[in-house]
Parts: sequence; C-alpha cells; structure tokens
Amino acid sequence: MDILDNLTDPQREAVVHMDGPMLVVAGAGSGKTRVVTRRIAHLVSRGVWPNQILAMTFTNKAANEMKERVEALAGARPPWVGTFHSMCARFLRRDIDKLDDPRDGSFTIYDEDDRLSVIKSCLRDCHVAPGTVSAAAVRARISSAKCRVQDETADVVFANDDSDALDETLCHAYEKRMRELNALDFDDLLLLSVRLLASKPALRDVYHGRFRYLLVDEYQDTNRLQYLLMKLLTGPSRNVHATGDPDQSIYSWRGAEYRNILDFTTDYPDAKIVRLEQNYRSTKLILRSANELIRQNTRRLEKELFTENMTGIPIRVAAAQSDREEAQAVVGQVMELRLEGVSLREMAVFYRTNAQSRPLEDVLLSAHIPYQIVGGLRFYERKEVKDALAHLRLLVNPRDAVSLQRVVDCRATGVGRKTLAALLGQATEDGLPIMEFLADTDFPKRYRGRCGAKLAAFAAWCAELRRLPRTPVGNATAAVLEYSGLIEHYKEREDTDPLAEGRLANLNALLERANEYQEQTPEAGVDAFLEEVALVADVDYHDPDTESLALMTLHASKGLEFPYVFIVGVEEGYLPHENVAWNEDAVEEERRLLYVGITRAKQAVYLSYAATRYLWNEMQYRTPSRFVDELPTDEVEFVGRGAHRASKRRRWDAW
DNA sequence: CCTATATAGATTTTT
DNA sequence: TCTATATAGG
Repeated sequence: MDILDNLTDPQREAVVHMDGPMLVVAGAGSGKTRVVTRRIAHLVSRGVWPNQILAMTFTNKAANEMKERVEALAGARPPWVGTFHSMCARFLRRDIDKLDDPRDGSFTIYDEDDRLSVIKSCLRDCHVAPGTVSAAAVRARISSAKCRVQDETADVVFANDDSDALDETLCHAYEKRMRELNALDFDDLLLLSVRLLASKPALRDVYHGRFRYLLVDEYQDTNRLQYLLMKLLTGPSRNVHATGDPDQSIYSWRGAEYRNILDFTTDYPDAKIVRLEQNYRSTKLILRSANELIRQNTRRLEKELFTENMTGIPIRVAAAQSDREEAQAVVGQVMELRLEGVSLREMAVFYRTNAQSRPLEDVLLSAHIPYQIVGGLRFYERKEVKDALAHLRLLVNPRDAVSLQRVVDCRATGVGRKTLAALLGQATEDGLPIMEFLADTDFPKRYRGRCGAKLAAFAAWCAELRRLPRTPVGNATAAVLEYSGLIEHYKEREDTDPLAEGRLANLNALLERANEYQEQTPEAGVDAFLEEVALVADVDYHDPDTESLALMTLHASKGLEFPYVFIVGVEEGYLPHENVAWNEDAVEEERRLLYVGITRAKQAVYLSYAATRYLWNEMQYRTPSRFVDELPTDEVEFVGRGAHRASKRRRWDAW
C-alpha cells in the first residue's frame, strides 16, 4: 500500500509535512493514528533514518501500534517510539550520573503504592501521630509540586499557600529517603530528564543531533513536565509535531494542562495547523449527540465533527431500577446482539469507577459470557505479584528497603518491622546498601542491635538471594519464586484459603510473562524486565482477538473503538463524579469523559442509569446524570421502566 | 519484639 | 470485597 493512498486533503497535508513545527488537531475518530504513522513512514521514505525519529505517547499500546504500523508501511521499526515515562527511563539509565546532583543508573522505579510506603515510613520517622496526616495527601502534594515546576531548571517548591512546616518537612524527608533507596517515582522520571537536558547543553546537543524529528501524541494530556521536556528535546530544526484533541482532555487531575495544546501557536507562531474534523468511525446520530453534548462546554475551541457514515440508530438511554437490573439489561442486550451475529469482540462496557464492574461480572458469570476486565486491579499490583517482584527488585537494587520490607512482611521470617528499621538505620549510617550490609560476613559484628539466631538466618537468606542467577529473565524469575518460598506458601494454603489458588495462578502468570519476555529479548536481564513491568498499564494488555466482552473505565477506553458501546452508571455522583460535582472546570472534564466514551462507538451506544445502587453495603438512591438532559432529546431514544421524564421528576421530588 | 487474628476503612480516573 | 492497621498473646 502506498503511503499516500486513501487520504483526505487535510490528512495528506499533515502526512507530507516535512520540516518545522506542526499541530494536528484531530477530532475523535478522524484517523489520527493513520496520519501519524503515515507521516513517520513518509519521513522514512524521504531518507530520514528511523532512529532519528522520537515519538512519545501516553500508553505502551499506542506506542506499539505506532511501531507496528510504521513497520508495515516503511519496512523499518522506529526504535524511539514509547511512552513519555519509558523514554525518560531510557535517557536516565544512560545519563543520570551526569546530573549536577547525580544518581545511580540502576535506580528502581516506584509505583504509587511504593510511594505510599515510603511516605508512611517518613511519617514514622518524623514522629507524626498515626491518623493525623494522610499519606495519600502528602503524596498528592509531592506529585503536584513536581508536576508544576516553574521552568526548565525544574526546581521543586514544596511550600504552597496552605502548607505548613510539617508538610514541607515530610516532602523533604520523602525526597531524602527516595535517594537512599535509589528509587525514582513516575514524576521523577520526567523531572530529572528535564533537569538533565536543561542543565547539560552539550548533552542536549547530542540528543538534538540524534533526534531530528519529534512527535508528541495526545498533546492535550501533557503536564508541565512533559511540556518542558518536549521543548527541550525540540532542536534548532524545530521539527516538532504534536497531535491531540482538547475535547478529549481527561487527565487534568493528574496535572495535565490542556492549555498546552491551545497555546501551541503561541509557542510556535509559524506552526502549520491541520484540523481533522471528518469522523470515520461513528454513525451520524452518534456523532450528532456527541457534538451536542460537548458543545455545552464553555472553555473550548469551537469544532464540529462531521461524518459521511450512515445515519444509524439513536443512542439509547435506559433507566433501571437497580444496579443489578441495569447489569441484567446490559447482558440481555449483549446476548441479543450475539444472536444477531455480533461477536463479543465488537462490544465493550465502560464505567466511571472500577468498582462498578462487580454487578456486571456477577451477571456475566451466571450467563456464562466470557469477559475481560481491562485495568482495574492491575496485574502487577496484586499482592502476591508485588511480593514476588519485591524479591526480584532486591537482586537489581540492593538499596531497595521498601521491597525488603515487603519481603519481610509477606512471610514469617522471625524478623519484624522494628528490627528491620534498626538494621536500615545502621546500614544508612555505614553508607552501605541494606542488602550488602546484611550479606556482609562481618554482619553480626557490625550490627549493634541484638543478633539472634533468627536474624542471622535471615541475613544468610538475604545473602543467598543475591547470589541467585539474574539471567536469563525466565530462569531468574523461576529461581526467585522458588527461593522466596511464595509458591510453597500458597500451595500449603490451597485447601484452607480460597484465594490461594488464584494467587498461585497469578504467580505462574508472572513466570510466564518473564519467559515470554526472555523469548522476545533473550539478552535482557532482570533489570530490563522490571522496567517493563513498572511502566506498563493494563490497557496495554487489552486483547482484542479473544472472544470476550471488554469491561473498562471510561479513562481506559480512550484511543479504542468498538462497534457497540455500553456506558453504565450515567448518574449524578458518577458522571460527574460526586467529588467534583461543584467545580465547573472539573464538570467540564467529566463531560469530556462521557464524550470520549460515546465517540468510541461505531454502530450503537447504550447509556444506562439505575435508580438504586448498592455502595459499601448500603442502598443509595440515584438520579440520572445532568449530561443525559444535554443530549438532543429528539435524537435519543429513552427506554426502560419509568423512562426519562419520570426519573427527572423523581429527582425534584427527592428534594 | 514477632505473629496471628479481628476490625476498620476504602474506592475516581493512571503513567 | 479486600487489604492494611490495631490489638492481644506468646
């Protein structure tokens, strides 16, 4: 297929663009991926080397898709296509020791959960009374301080209007601790990359020489750090290409500033702007409803998508008496579609919060309909998987005391919290990584605390752990799983603990993934595998080829498309979510969220809400979302008991 | 000081 | 429903 085949004029314009800044404002379903991949292929066909192109996405899935499609078109796989975070990790593995304030390139990447553990230990260190300060609040403060740095120097200011001295102390304690642990959080990956490029002009020149073309996907979701990073990576040639859609900005709660996309022309006044407004995905009726909904947002760039697709059928809005009835209605419709010959692969159910999957799962299970939950409790965040990974992490980073803590907690070793804290204090004092401290043959002499037989045995166990093979990954994982005793632990419990079987299965799944990874990249070590694991989202694991119904949050649905889309729980409290219902900007984001969900659909959209719902074992009365009223009444079909107007009245009756 | 058991508390979205 | 923290027993 030729690179320029089957393109509309604006699409072609974007594809053939060579040098200079360009912004592609790509509406939902307007063929953005096609344009981006073809442009890369076009660059390659015009003599640009694939490794001179750097493309940043938000998910691995988007990155992989891009790589595959470019390979199919251009016959070459561009190696520098990945998520912001994975690209930054790659930069830092190489050059983090060149920072003014250098770090070790073997750092461990901490997820949000690990971060909380660090903060909790800081709270203890700072003698904060339990229950007085929320660790999650401290984490939010740290994260937002990092994501809102002023300029390229990327100096983090922890103080703000409503912070007190304790807040600041905790933030600094966290930073100090992370350094001791040789760990970086997600924000650090971006932050330190910015700092590195900003402070080392020579290094920046090297990157500019290497990456002649820069592409940024989902530009509306970039935060301050990602924005700064993009500016720093843009060399004197200014070959920067951003794509995005302000109407699909749904991550402001994580620091994303959709202003970035609106301000692109301020940053690059000579930028070429291409607007893709023809939708190739949805029917006319779906698109018209979506347009009408998003039109209610006041702070937006005027834009009206159109399509030449069929008119289709109206969006259906169903009222249900209860969450269970709602789930049954969805599953009933799914079965009906199946009878009509629609495959489960062609349908998906979206909801606002992960917890909403439960009633659906119950009904799907009893109806024997296979389903897959995308996201939710992520595979790598499951307790037993994290425990296993903690062992692996200790092989790579001997300073990772958070992982050691997990290792201690997950199995009765005879060593507890207090002892570990004392050991860690001693190791820090000696300037030794905790694992080396324990593995030291002089350990009993060095350790000034009580050193009983149990502790000595544990130290010996740790020393042995570090001697396990690290390559190849599959074998290393197998060895660690065996040595950790985790498998044995759950096997013993299989008869008594109903959860044990599932946990064993997850451990085996982890092993399988390690083996897969080994097959794909035989030379890779445990470190590479851990990095992969730290930076994947479960959206990346959505398998569109298995015959099963996909269930996911609205956030996870972005970038996907399905012929038939169900959106459940379209109620006040969920859409907009109760936490933000009084904040006008946030409500606009919730509206965009529903817009994203609706525009995933090709053929049909089924919205539903329930009058009652069980939450925390308590029955709650619910009212339809205000967004339902914003859909064009004459182009939407209301169905179900006590349809729309009745429920609307009920809302007022309630007051 | 460690471990096992009971109870609370949590849930908005995620790289 | 599940996990992390508080409590009691050893």
